[in-house]
Amino acid sequence: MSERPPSPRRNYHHGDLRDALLRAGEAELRDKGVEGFTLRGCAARAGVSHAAPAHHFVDANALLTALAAQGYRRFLATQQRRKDAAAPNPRDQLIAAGRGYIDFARDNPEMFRLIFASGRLDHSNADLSAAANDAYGQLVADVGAVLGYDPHQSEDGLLAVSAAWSIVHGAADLLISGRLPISWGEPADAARLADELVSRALYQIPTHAAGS
Amino acid sequence: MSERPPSPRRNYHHGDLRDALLRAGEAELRDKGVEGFTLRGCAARAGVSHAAPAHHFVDANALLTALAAQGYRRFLATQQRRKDAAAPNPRDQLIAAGRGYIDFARDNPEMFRLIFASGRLDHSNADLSAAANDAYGQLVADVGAVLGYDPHQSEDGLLAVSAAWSIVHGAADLLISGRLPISWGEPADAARLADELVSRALYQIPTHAAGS
DNA sequence: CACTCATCTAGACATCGTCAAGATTGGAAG
DNA sequence: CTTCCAATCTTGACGATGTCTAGATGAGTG
Repeated sequence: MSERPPSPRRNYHHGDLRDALLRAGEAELRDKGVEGFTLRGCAARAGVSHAAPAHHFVDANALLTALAAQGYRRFLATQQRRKDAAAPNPRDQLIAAGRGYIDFARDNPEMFRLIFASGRLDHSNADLSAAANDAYGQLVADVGAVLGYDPHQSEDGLLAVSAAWSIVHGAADLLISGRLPISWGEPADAARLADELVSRALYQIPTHAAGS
Repeated sequence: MSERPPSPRRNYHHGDLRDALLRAGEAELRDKGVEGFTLRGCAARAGVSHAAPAHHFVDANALLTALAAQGYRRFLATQQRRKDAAAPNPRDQLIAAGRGYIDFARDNPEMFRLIFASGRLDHSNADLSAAANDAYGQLVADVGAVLGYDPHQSEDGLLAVSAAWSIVHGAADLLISGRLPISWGEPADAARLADELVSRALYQIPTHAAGS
């Protein structure tokens, strides 16, 4: 709907190729997966020649890295939307973040795999690492709010952060590969699952007050 | 040490090419990673022409699948070794399995990524799915021993299995990508980490009686 | 001993990422 | 407005990769 049709462009110069390549790359990723992703395919989707992307991304990996940074920000936005819709207490906020984490993995499995399981990303890239640091900062803040202290101040705090992240990330990763013996397709499933998992990570009793 | 040197073979027929390709594939995976893995590279390591593997594996993905099945079995063996060395009570057995899980990820990160995060495996392959089912069966049995009942009989049981698997798997996955803010290089680290994570997944107090 | 056929080689093809050279044109400089 | 530079894009090429085909080899069977 927003993609430039394959019909030949009017202008020799595209005018907005960098953004068009990012959009094309998203579609390519969604359709072909991380392993089937092709730079030439992205160029074709954007309606330009196979060598055009080189003027905007040094590498195929650079395009993937830019896509991952953009995806990471949408990942954060998904979590934030869940937090905005949740009760403002620290506990429900952390659970909402976990729910957004799982939501994003379910709705964007290939992007999730690109971000967390691809060996092709340039992790020294400023854009990508900034998004990653943002996400980690959010996690630490959310866990710290529940604990009542800065998690980085103690071994227990770091363990709580690690446990919370690990259990939600592990569930998301195993769920998108169909390995867990539980349902998660319905919106309420993700909510209850996040509640249960985060609760366990923090040694607390789940609230089970999940809504849509 | 066990690889056939690149010096030309005596015989036109290799005699043991299938196994040699599996060994070569392991080395290729370890050296180049999942993304850098190449069928021609495996053939070269085994000292045969680039088209020779086709007679033993229909695909490059088929070789990767066979490698994953083999790796899965070694993964299970690593866990079993830890369990054999642990106290025979259900709790310590489950923790030992978690420790083996993390050990394997640390010592074989690319194989771990191939098994759990590659889109190139043929999951309908009998060998691979048998190994995967074995691993899952072990997990269910270990968790069931701790709970005192068959996890598949109740929603809580399935949640306990999912939580235990998720937290250990998530930790392993995040650790090999250097994302968790905790140390895990020393053998004792993995032991204590597994104890802490499994305990949280099961709402129990860690024993912290970890030895090497 | 002869022969069969699984095994392996050599060559070719399409596709991929990347590089080099040239065409186009937007936009700054005069 | 005109000139011209430099960014943008195209075309063509190269090496590498997975896979296919045809043919060479030889181990093991009858």
